Amino acid sequence: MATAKPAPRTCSVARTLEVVGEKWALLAIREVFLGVRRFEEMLTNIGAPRDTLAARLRTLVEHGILERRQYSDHPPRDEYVLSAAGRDLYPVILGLMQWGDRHRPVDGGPPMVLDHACGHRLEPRLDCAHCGEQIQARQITRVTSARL
Amino acid sequence: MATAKPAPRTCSVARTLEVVGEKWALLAIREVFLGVRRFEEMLTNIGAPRDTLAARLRTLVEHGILERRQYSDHPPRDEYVLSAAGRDLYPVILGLMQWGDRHRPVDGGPPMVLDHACGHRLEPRLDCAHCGEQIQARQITRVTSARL
DNA sequence: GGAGTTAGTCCGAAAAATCGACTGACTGGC
DNA sequence: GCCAGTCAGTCGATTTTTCGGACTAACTCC
Repeated sequence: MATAKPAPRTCSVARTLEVVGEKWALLAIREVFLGVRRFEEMLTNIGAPRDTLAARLRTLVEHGILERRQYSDHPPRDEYVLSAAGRDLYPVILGLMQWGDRHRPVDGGPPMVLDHACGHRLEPRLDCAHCGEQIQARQITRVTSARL
Repeated sequence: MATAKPAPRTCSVARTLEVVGEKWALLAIREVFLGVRRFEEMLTNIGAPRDTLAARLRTLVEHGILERRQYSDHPPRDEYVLSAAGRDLYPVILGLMQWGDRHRPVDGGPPMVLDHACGHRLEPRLDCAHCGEQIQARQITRVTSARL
């Protein structure tokens, strides 16, 4: 068969983006990291259409990134909190924030500054868990993949 | 004026996603990190429509993430390489890959294994540049923002 | 009872993505 | 020179998403 349709690469980046790659999804997750849990507040902070945000939150809950929790009984109201899988997206959010701070700066310095428990301003750095060195793309010596 | 339209939060995450948040953009960047520089090869590895990939590469070049470089003269052929700004997206790509490995695993282990210069398998970890501790969301003690 | 809050849904219009076919510049084989 | 093949797209019609605004529903507060 000469007509073997070439399947795309099997890749964890792609599988992650299937879940969080839709428009507004990562901004909704950002909001929850910042402590915003309610629909209406997310809406104004993000600037997405209500419609789209409602759909996005639904799929994020379906995919197990967010969880709905009832915080009010009589007007039945839910809030959104991060699941364990959702919390594991923190490095992605911080990575995006750092890139924006560096390469799309705004007047008056970074629009958002986080403080780490150690007392300093948070400056995230990606290190190798084994040697502790900061990771740079050119230090990757080998890529092992089913199909490269 | 009571009709102050509530502007969305000024945030570096949002500004980054304006550049790399469109569908297929981050997968194209992934390919370039893996050493794939040519249109046709990206196309099969990513699985995007030709049309869309062509448009995406165009916007990534416009935004200064990728650069076109002519690698052939007589059939005039260009290849795509990462700019300095593009290389700074490595932490984001690795973050997405790590999340997928952890939360959307495939049979037979991670589909792609990278080796670090230190000799071990690459396991990226986000550390505080000041104290060296691994960053966790609950260790953020304060968020300073123009509008929280 | 009336205004306000919260979390949506519904609709039509606009924008983006998708699929398949087509173009054009070239190479390499015979 | 001719044919097949490669590479990097473009074009057009269709489908899917997104957008913006209006509307609903349940409830609270005054």
